[in-house]
Amino acid sequence: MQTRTPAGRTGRPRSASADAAILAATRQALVELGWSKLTLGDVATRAGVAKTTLYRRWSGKNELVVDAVAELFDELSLPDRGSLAADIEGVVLQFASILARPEARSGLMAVVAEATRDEALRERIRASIVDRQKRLVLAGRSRAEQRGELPPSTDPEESARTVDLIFDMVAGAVVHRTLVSAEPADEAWVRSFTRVLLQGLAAA
Amino acid sequence: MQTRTPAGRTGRPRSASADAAILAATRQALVELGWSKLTLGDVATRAGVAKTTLYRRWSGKNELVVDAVAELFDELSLPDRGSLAADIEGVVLQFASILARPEARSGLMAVVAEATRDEALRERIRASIVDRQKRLVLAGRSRAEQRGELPPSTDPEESARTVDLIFDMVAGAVVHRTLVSAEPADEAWVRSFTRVLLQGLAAA
Amino acid sequence: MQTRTPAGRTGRPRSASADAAILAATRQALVELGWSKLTLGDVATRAGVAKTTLYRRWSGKNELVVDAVAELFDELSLPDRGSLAADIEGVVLQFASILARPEARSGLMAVVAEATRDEALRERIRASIVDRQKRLVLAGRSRAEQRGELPPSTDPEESARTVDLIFDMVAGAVVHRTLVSAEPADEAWVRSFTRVLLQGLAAA
Amino acid sequence: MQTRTPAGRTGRPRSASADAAILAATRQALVELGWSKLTLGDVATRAGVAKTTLYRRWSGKNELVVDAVAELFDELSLPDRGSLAADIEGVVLQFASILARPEARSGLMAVVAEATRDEALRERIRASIVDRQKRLVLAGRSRAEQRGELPPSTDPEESARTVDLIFDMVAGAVVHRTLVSAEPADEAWVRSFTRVLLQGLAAA
DNA sequence: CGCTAAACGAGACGGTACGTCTGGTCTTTAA
DNA sequence: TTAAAGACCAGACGTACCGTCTCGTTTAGCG
Repeated sequence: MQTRTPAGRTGRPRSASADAAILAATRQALVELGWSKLTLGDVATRAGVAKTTLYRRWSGKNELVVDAVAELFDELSLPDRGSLAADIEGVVLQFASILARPEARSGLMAVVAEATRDEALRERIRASIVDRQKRLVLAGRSRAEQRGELPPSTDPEESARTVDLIFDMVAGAVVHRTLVSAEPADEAWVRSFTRVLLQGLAAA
Repeated sequence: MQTRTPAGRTGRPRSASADAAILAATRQALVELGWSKLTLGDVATRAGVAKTTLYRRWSGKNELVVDAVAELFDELSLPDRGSLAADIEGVVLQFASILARPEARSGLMAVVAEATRDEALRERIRASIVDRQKRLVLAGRSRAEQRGELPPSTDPEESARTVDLIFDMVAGAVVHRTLVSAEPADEAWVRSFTRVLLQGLAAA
Repeated sequence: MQTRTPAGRTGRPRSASADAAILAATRQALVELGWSKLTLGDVATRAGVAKTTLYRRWSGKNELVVDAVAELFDELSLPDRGSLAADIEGVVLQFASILARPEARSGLMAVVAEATRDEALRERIRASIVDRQKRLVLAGRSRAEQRGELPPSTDPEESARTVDLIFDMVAGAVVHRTLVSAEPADEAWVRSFTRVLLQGLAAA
Repeated sequence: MQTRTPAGRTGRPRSASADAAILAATRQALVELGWSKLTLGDVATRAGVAKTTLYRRWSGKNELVVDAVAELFDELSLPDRGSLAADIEGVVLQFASILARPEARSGLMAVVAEATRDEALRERIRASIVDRQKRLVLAGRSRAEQRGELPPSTDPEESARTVDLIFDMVAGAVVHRTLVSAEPADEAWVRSFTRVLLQGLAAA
C-alpha cells in the first residue's frame, strides 16, 4: 500500500490509498443505499479498511459525505461555445447532469439538511463545494467581457452581489427542478431558464 | 383526553387531540434536535403518547415530518400590494420567513433528501407541499391579468410550463440563498431577485 | 414465550424463558470459549435473544457468570453414608466433580479474580454461592450430633468460626488441587484429605 | 539505558532495564486497575516503552502477569521460630501477607482462571510459582527432622504425595479465606488452621 | 572508523467486542 | 378497539484494545 509523508516525524505514515478508497466506497454506498441507510461500518468494509481508519480521518458521516460529493463537482468546466448564453447553457447542463447522478442527489441534499443545524458543516460545504465552483461564474463573465458581450465591471462589491445572485438562481433552480419537482433539467428547460435569466440580468 | 366518534362502532375511539399533539411535538423536536437526531420515541414522549399510537397513524419518520412541515406552508397567502412585482415580492418574503424557521429548514431539506430514493415520499411531498402552493402562482397571474399587467394566457400547456419554471426559480433561489449560501433573503435581496425574474419573463 | 407477572402493572412483562436460555447459553459458552473469550453478544445470539434483553437483566459479564455458575452448585447434597467421615468424603467428591466441569472451573475462578477489585461482586458471590452451600456443613454436623459422633455444640460463635474454617479448608484444598496443581481430586486423594481434616479437628 | 549481552552476535542488544520497568509497571497497573482493565498499551506507556518492545519479550497479557506475580513470591522464606508448628505459622503468615497485596490477589487468581483453558499457561504457573515454592515445605520438613520432631522420611513416593497434600491444603485454605471468604488470614486464624493441619497430619 | 543488524519509539493498520441507542413490533392491563 | 407502558429483536453507533506492521532512529559489536 502506498504511503505519503506525514506531518509528524515518527510512526507509521497514513496510507494515501485509503483516502481514495474510502471516498469511492462512500459514493458507491450512496448510490446503492442513499444517505440515511449508509453506515460507516459498511463504507469501511467496502473500502477494505477498518472502521478506526475511517474515524481517524473523518469525524463523522456528514464530513465524509461532503468530501465524497465535493469531488463530483470538480469535473465541471466552462466550455467555449461562442456566446455567453451558450456558455451558460453548457455549464448548467453539466451541473444538471451531475445532479442526475444518485450519489450527488441524496448526498448533497442530506448534508445541506444537516448543515441547517451545524455551522461548521455549513462552512465546510461552502468551502468545499460552493465557493470552489464560483470560479465558473467568474470565468464566464471574464470571457464575456473579452468578447465584448458585457461591459467591464466597475464596482467590485456590486459585482460580488451579482455573482452571488446568479449562483443562487442557477444552482437553486436546477436543484429544485431536479430534486423537488423531479423533472429532468433537459436542453429545452435549460434553454428557457437561461433565456429568462440572461434577459433579466440584462434589463436589470 | 378528548375523543371523536370513529368510523366503526365498538372499542375505544381514537383520540383527536393526539394528531395535533404529535405534529406539534414533531416540530418542536425538529427545532431542538434537527431531523437526524429526532427520534420517534422522543416525539411520542413529548406528545404524551405511546409509540404504538404514533405508528398507528404514520408509517415512519419521513411521513410524519412531511405532514408536520406541510402545515407550516399553509399560512402563505398572496397579499394585494397593488402591482404584480409588489405582490411577488410579498409572497417571496413570506416564503423566506418560513424558511428562516429551523423546523422548516431542517425538516424540509431532510425529507427532500430522503425523497431522492423514495418515489412514494416524493409524491407525498409534491402533493402536500409543492402543488398545494402553486395556487399562489396561479392567483398572482390571474390578478395581474385582471389588472391588465399580463395578457390573458392562451396556450394552457405553455402556461403550465411557465408556472413550473417560475416555481422552480422562486423556490430554488430562496432555498439556495437561505440554506446553502446561508445569507438572509431580506428585502433588498428579494427586490433584486424579483426584478431579474420579472424582466426576464417579460422579455422572454 | 412464557411470561411471569412483573412488579409493575402495565407494559409487556419480561420473558421468563429468556432468563433460563441466557444462563444456559452462558454455561455453554464458558465450556467452549472460557471466560475471557466469552462475549455477551455471542451469549445473546446463542440464547436467541437480543443484546438489549441481556443487558436489561444483568449489568455485565461478571454478574451474568456468577448467576450462571451458582446454579451449578445447587445440585450438591449431603448423602447419608453412615458416618461423618463417609458423609464428608461424599460431599467433597461431589464438589470435586462439579469443579471438574469446565464451565465451573473457568467461570468460578474468573469471577473470584474479578471480585478482588469489586466489593459488590464479592458480596454477590458470597450470597449466591458460598453462604448458600454452608448448609452442607451445618447439615453434616447436625447429622453427626444425632449419631453421637459429635457432642452438641455449645458456644455458637466458636461454632460459626469452626464452620468457616472447615469451609475454607475443604473448598480451598479441592480448588487448589483441581485448578492449580491440576491433579484430579479422586477417591484416594479425597480419603487422605478427609482423614487429615477430621483427625485434626478432633484433636483440636 | 543499560544493556546486557544478547544470545546473538550483532545488532543492538535488548535493554535489560526494560524488563524490570515493564514488570514493575505491570504490578502497578494491577494495583490500580486489576487484571481485566489492565491493557498492554497502558503498561507500555507506564514503563516508558513501546508496545513492540513488550511484545518482543512476552507473548501476551497472561504470560506477562505470571512473571510479574511470580517475583512477589520469591520473598517467602522459612524463618527459624524454634518448632515445626511455629515455623509453619510463620510461613503461612508470610503467604497471607503477600496475598493481601492487590497486585497478587487479582493477578494470581486471574491467571489461574485463564489457565483452566490453557495447558501451556498452567505449566508456566506451576514452574514459575508453585513448584518454586515447594522448597519451603521441603525445608520445613528437613529442619523438623533435624530437630527430631519428625522421623526421617523413608518412602519417597509417599513423601511426595504428602508434600503435595500439604501444599494444596495450605495454599488453598489461605487463598480461599483471603479471596473468597474475604476475611483476613490473621494470627488467630493461622494458629487455628495450623493446629488442625499438624494434628491431622500427625494422627494420619 | 564506519558498517551492519537488531532493538528502539511512535503510531497507523485490520479486527473484534464493547455498552448504548433507535427503529419498528408485540404483548400486557386499563379505559 | 384503542390507549399507555414497556419488553422484544435487530442492527448501527463511536470507542477501546488487540496484536501486527511500517516507519525513522539509536546503539551495540565487528571489520
